[in-house]
Amino acid sequence: MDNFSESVNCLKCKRSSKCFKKLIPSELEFINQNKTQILYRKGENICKHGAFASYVLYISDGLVRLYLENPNNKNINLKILKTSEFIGLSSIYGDNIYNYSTVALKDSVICLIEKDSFRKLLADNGHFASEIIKWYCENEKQLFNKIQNLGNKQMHGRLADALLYLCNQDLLNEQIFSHLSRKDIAGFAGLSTESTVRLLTELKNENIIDITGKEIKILNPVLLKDISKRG
Amino acid sequence: MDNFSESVNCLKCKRSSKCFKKLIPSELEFINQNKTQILYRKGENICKHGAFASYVLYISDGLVRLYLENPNNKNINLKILKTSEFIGLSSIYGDNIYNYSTVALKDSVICLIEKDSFRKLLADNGHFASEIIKWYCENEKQLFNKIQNLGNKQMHGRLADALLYLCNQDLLNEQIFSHLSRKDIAGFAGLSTESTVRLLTELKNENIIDITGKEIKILNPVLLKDISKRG
DNA sequence: TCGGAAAATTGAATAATCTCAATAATTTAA
DNA sequence: TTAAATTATTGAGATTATTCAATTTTCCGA
Repeated sequence: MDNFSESVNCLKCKRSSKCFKKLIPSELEFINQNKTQILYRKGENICKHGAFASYVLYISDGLVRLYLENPNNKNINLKILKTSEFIGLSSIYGDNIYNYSTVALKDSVICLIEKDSFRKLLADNGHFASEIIKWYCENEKQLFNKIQNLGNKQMHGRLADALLYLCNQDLLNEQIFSHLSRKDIAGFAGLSTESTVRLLTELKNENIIDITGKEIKILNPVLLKDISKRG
Repeated sequence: MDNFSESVNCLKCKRSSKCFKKLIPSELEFINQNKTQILYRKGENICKHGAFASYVLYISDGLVRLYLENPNNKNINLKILKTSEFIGLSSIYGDNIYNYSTVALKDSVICLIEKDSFRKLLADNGHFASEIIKWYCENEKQLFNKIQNLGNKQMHGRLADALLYLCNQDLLNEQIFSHLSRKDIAGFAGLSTESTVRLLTELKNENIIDITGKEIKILNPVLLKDISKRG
């Protein structure tokens, strides 16, 4: 990872998250004084599960995969993070350790914000804190959904969920599949790579999805959602 | 559920969570004005996944099981909540819907706090909001841990995790197993009831646990943790 | 205390999913 | 551009876990 030469001033940042809009100029300047920008190259780990977490990370510009590591190299992918999203928020309090790993799917500029500074802003500014809590509300919902999938559904439903997630509106402009291997998709579905490949072929043969090289498109979202629902 | 006649004044409440200590008296009085207390009997649902969430719930005195529902009556249990814990915090923002179901394991007194009031306190008092964020940090860690278990481990590891959780320090005084069926334990491990029973017998025969009626005790925590770790 | 209902247990058969191995396709680096 | 390395695909066999059925035990209300 390199230092990123043209570090942007937080007060002028065009990619600031909604929560930063709740800060008054002096608070933004405070963050600006207590952050660093770093460029991570495609494939580099931005944080590792279990590592000491000194900073809250913020994706100034990039695309990141968030996952849980597994001893036998069979990772579980949780989500794709885009520009203007946080990484490792939960290290501000508690164990001071990252709860998951993240890797850059393409070259990504990451802001490292001092944890102490972040904490101070939360305590000083309830509106800022409220926005962070909003984020946690949505986050919790996603995690419960993931638990529901892994715990209750079998292969077909799990893969359907993964595809619906990866093809959703939010990621539409990211050409997400060009950055993902079959193993990555398997990680999102919580399946082995081989099972994933087999099921993808099935779905293709049933004209539920279309596969062109790495690109996957959903042809029949109604049916796919039905598969997801039935598990 | 009944109305609970002796509704406690929040300013005098002996069971207030750490976060309430951050409120000034007028804020506590504000909560007091905007809450109701209800008694839920053992076995009654306190909230249901998908139901409209008008309140943030707080366990004034009780014991609660939090779970995700499954169409084929095979629920996933997430955690046991005790006195002084929140239920449904994440409904304050977002979908206005509970992300999970909860059921009283024994008669429980629950405070229903108006969501709008709660939101107001968060925005007004950053220290209060910070305590809530602290809670979310810990919560997220637990959820990631659950995902790790369901996604990466097989039967033995999953049951070991469930037992370690149910026997942990925090629940030691709750006689937790007297409130749980084999099906409930299976729900914590994410297994079928039959598999759970079989494995419990195995663990007992290997002297790793002791089973006396409903009560389960861990005899060899080192070995059980090892089983958990190896998955 | 008795009788029925619910919960726990056990075994056998079945289903789901993974692993391993072999091959094909694609990408990368020299 | 070519060769090597990585990734994707396919099949067969093995493993893991569930389901179903039968039986035993426990619990609860009359």
